[in-house]
Amino acid sequence: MITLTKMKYFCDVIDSGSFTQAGKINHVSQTSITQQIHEIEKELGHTLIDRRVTPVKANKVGQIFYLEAKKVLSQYDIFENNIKQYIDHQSLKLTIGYTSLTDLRELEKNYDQTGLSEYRYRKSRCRSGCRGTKE
Amino acid sequence: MITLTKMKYFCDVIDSGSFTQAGKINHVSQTSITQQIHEIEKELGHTLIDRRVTPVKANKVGQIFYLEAKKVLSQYDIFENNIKQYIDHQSLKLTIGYTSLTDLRELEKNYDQTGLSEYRYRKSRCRSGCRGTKE
DNA sequence: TAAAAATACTCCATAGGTATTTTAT
DNA sequence: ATAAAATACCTATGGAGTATTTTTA
Repeated sequence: MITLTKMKYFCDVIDSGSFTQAGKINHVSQTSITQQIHEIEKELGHTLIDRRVTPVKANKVGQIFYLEAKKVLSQYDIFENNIKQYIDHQSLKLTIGYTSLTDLRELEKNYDQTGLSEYRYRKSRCRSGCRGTKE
Repeated sequence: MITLTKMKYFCDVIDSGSFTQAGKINHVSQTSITQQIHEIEKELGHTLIDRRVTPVKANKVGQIFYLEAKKVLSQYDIFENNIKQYIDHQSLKLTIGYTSLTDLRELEKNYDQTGLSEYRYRKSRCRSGCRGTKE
């Protein structure tokens, strides 16, 4: 499978013009970069990089790969940022403004359907042998 | 890492309302789906699914996750389709219209920078011990 | 009580590492 | 000659499986 990691490696090779450099950027060895790029090329049945030139350069197919991969990676960044931001926002709502369990239950009535309140509710309903799987 | 596979599993759980069903859709076991969703929730430090209801349902954070993940997956589909289409197109250009090696060399002059022509050129330059790694 | 989800393991494929060789400037 | 890429080989981790045990409608 062409994973996000492989796409990232490929783009970094093209951006830096070097397998070695792409390794440094991603804190992995040159070997790992080489292997993953070869995996992609094997899977596609087509080369993506012209290794005869320095710095190395994307061939025609590689250029399409690069442009499309960048779009996926950029969409993934948006995904990550939105989730993390939303989770922080949720935590904020639930960690401020209450001082007792009674207050917490009042809050939960207002902010129901959030992950945390839901979990706490579930926990309180637990029969014997409940081992609190999450958090 | 929240991989494309995990995102796909999550979206299928929400779409189908069931871990078991999501397993069937992806030709993996219910166990695998459960594990991967738990991995995501562990990584985010937040639940995504309300398992008390049937069919299971995304909570607030899960809804954001779902919407953003769908966008990433859709961009990935575009990526895959474009690459494959372009590669087919490239192969077509190189497999029709020539009948001899001389003809092929003429073609390569016109269509240089494509992965295939580049590789063949490289191969022909190879000294002793060339072991034709690709194709 | 029947169907779905969770858990406890085991297994294996793949990403990554080290050491080394080959290639190219 | 030196730096980069490729190769050979080894390791570890994460994704997947089977069997089983909770859950919940």
